[in-house]
Amino acid sequence: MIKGIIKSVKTKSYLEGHKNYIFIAGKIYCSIDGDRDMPHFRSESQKANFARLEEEILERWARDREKIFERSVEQRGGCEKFVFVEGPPTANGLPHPGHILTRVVKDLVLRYKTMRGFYVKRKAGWDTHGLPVEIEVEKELGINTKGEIEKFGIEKFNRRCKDSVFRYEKEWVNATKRVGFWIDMDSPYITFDNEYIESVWWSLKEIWKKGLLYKGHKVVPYCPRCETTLSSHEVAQGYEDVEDPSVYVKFKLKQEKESEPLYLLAWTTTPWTLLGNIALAVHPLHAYVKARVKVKDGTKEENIILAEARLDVLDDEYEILERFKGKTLESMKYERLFEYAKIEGGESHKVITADFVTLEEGTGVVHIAPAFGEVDYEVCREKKLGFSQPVNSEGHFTNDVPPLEGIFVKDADKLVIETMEQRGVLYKESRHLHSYPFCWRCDSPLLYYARESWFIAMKSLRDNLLATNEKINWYPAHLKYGRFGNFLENIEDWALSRERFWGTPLNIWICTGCGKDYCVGSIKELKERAESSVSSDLDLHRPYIDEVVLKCEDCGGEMRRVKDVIDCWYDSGSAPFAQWHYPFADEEFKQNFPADFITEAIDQTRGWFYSLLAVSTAIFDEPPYLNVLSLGHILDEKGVKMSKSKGNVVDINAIFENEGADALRWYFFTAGPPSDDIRFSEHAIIEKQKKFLNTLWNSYFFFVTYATIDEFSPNAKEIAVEQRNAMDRWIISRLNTLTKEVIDAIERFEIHVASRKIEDFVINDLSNWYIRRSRRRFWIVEENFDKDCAYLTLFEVLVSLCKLLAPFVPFVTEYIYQNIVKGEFESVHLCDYPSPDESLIEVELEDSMDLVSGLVEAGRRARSDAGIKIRQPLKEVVVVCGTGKKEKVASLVGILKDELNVRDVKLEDVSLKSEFTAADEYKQVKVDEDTTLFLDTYLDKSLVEEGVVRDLVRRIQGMRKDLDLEYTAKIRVMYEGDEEVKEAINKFADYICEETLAESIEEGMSSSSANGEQIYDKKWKMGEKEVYLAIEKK
RNA sequence: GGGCUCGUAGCUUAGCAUGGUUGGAGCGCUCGGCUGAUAACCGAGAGGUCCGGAGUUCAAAUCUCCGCGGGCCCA
Repeated sequence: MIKGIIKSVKTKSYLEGHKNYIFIAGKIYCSIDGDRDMPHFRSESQKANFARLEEEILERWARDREKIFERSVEQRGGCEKFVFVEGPPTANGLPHPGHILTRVVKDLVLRYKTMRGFYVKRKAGWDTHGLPVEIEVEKELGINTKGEIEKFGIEKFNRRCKDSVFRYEKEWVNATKRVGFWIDMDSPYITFDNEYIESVWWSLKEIWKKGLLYKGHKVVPYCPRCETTLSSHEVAQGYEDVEDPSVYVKFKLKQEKESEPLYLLAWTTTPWTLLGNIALAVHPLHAYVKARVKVKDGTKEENIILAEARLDVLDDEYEILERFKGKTLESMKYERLFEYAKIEGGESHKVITADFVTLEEGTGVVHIAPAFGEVDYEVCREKKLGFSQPVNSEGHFTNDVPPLEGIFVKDADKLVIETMEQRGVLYKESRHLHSYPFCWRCDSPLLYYARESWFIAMKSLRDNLLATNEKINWYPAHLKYGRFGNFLENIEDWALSRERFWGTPLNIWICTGCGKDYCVGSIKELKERAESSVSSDLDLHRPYIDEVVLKCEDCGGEMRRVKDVIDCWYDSGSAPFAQWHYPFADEEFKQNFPADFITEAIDQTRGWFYSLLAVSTAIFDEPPYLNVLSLGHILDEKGVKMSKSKGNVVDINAIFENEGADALRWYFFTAGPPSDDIRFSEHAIIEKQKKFLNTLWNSYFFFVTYATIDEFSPNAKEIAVEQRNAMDRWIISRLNTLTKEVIDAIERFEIHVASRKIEDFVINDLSNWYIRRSRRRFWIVEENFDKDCAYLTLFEVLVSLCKLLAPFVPFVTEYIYQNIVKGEFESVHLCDYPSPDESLIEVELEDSMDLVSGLVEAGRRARSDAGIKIRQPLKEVVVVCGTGKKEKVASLVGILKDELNVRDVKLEDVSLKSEFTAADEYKQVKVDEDTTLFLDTYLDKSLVEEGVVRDLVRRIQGMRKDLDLEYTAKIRVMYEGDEEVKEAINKFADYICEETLAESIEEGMSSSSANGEQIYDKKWKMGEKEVYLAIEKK
């Protein structure tokens, strides 16, 4: 290819027959051979196939010699860092649209920062531990209890878990690559790696050394069938509305003097928990009453105490005997309902006061069973009351309660109620509809059940958490002190341990002799303290680690590891340091902490966003990230959350296949604020593609088409912007203004603002105004300065636009860039992000253009009102406006003239008592306060003639298009019409021929062609007239 | 049940922080126009109890309170 050769004499028709071009159906292709006259640009097809184009780009990126992603990162080596941490996904399930959203938002920000000159390392990560993984394997094995797993063998079981966590890795990697997310998946961090685990162990030891790791009891949601605790996330999945018994129970108070029985009335929906009753709670300040109740149809009277506000639970007539505050009841003893509960560690069966007692339901007297309720457990611990656990880990009553021994708790309700009925302590019984959690996999009712567990004392770090949170910017801002801040204010200790198999083993060993515990912080330490030698390639998982016995430093006894593994949220919360194997290797961590940016969906607020902050605060007392963007969820077309169970998940691969990643990305970015939920459907993406990507493509296609025909070479020309015409300077000014706005918006994570502004620019400013208005300049056949200005301007705008858009739609921008820009940079993603050139922003000019487009609208309206179409030329338009405006409009008066198809535009100053007075034929439209437009609607003969001619040209052009003729094909035209038509054609024959590439225009009908060429004829109605036209390809 | 958040035309939404002409767009619909880059575009029209109610104010889509509905998180 020879650059910069512009033929001195060249017409578009010259191209006809030119060896290097073939024309097929309006598309221009260049031949491969004959590089002497190769155009500067590769020609393009009019319709883009984005999905295929993207696949081609993916291949280009991946080529060894290109390695664009790697180079884009490496070329910023030594620059200021922008630190990102990838929230590790779990690859044991397929990626769904929500995951894709977070991936493209991450990608946008990271590409943007890279182009802005930052060094942005992007290490992928995989979250690999946890119950969901175990469940998958259990399903596979057809088992579902812990006993069965142990029988199967922990070693074999965990090996299967390890195999299964990357089951869908391929799909994840494919989707990640396909959507254009540039992240290093060749050396990801993996939470099951020994090095990762070692870092986690180190961090737990730090916490242990600070005395923040302790063993305690916690009441946890527990599935008795699966014999496991469930995470809150799992519990939330399984709430169902069910009908449970609702019983009102009379607890007989112990009184000093033997007198008439006095009862406290309590309410519960879980009668079986009464077997674990330890106390009754009342509110200290609320009013309670002693009522004389006529029970059993008034045949019997009883004294019953309950909250005054809850008196309506009494079905019988009553009389109030006394009224007092709840506090009065404090410490009163009552008789136990059942005699067989074994109670350890403190007092029991007395009345306590507590603020959590409400008067919204029940009786204002709350039954407290520390084994079966979190609040119950806490309050008993606080008040130093005893503990009773009559239920085993399978949910059956133990032999502590012989009549119920072996019965599943939920099945015991009926028996408990019957017993109470017999003893006369049941006031009333009914059914109660409420939501209750069930195990999401086996559907058993969950129990709140006290288990021994290891905790991190987060409560004692509350102030530190609030302080580290203070240093974080939250997007959206309300989360900082809202949902997240409130959560921190009420933070609870972290129940860290899980009685499971596949997870990071809890690194605590306990002496079987003296009971001392010890936390191992590294593999080295493990080896040093082990009784027998530890293989250097020891897998730190169960069951291998369970076999490592340590020697107690105090008593010399055997120390054995607790059997627990840890909550996998702690794994991912450790990512900032564990991904770099800190502190065993420390350089990377030091340079990459804290993170500048993380983003995940809103549900991670109490998930990863918290676990990161918790771990980092506990260990470093520093925030692990400085900016966090919380994203909304993906909903389906109807606004319902997408989930596998509802079957409304859009197949992401179908989108990639049909519309492509750019259309998907652009939809996500423009749909709304990133923190809002997004409604999502293939239909919506098709709309996006039509509207935005096609328009962008068309602008590019227009440029390439004519630049190719013209052999325009951007490198051969240099024209200063100030020498170009107003239209060029305007679009360049708009581009620079846009650049400023886009950067501002992205910096605030207002991705939707940035993308919508670009969309508006492309559709309205570039395509519908600049290119439409400038088309004729590109059609000039000969060498022409103005044409060069137009080419250069459009070229420059397209190049800048590609860079501006590159982080948003990386494929099509790469494709366009690689065709129109050649030379130093091979990829748009290796470029710097555009920065606005203030000297090219002409605010006045942009204002003027706004004004003119307002006048164009007004003028069109005037035409529409007068019933005169735009193709009909008119004599003049008069604009009466203020002085300032007059000058502005004057500078762009040609545009107004052209758009409104008038021969003349007159500007009159509204303040000078102008001589202009509108005659009758003027159509008047008010534009704003001080601007009015008058359109002269009088048609003289010459105007009518011109109108006819333009109508004819339009119709001939339409017929050319119908025939799908090449742009440069010559034709012969025949016509029939009335005198007026004939006269007009005769007068303007040259003009018509020039516009329609006709060699001749002759009167007469053309029934058949002499030389057998293609003939196309049609009768047209032009207003009142009938006109016959025929065209014949030469 | 609690916390946070959202609610504007059939659909997608701007405006709300800092109250102030007649609440703007796009898609879809009707009519008209333009068009050899564009299945694009331009103009006009129909379509709004700005979720409901109360309050503050000369003035509320916007501020306050109470509801209703969706979402998320927690119970």
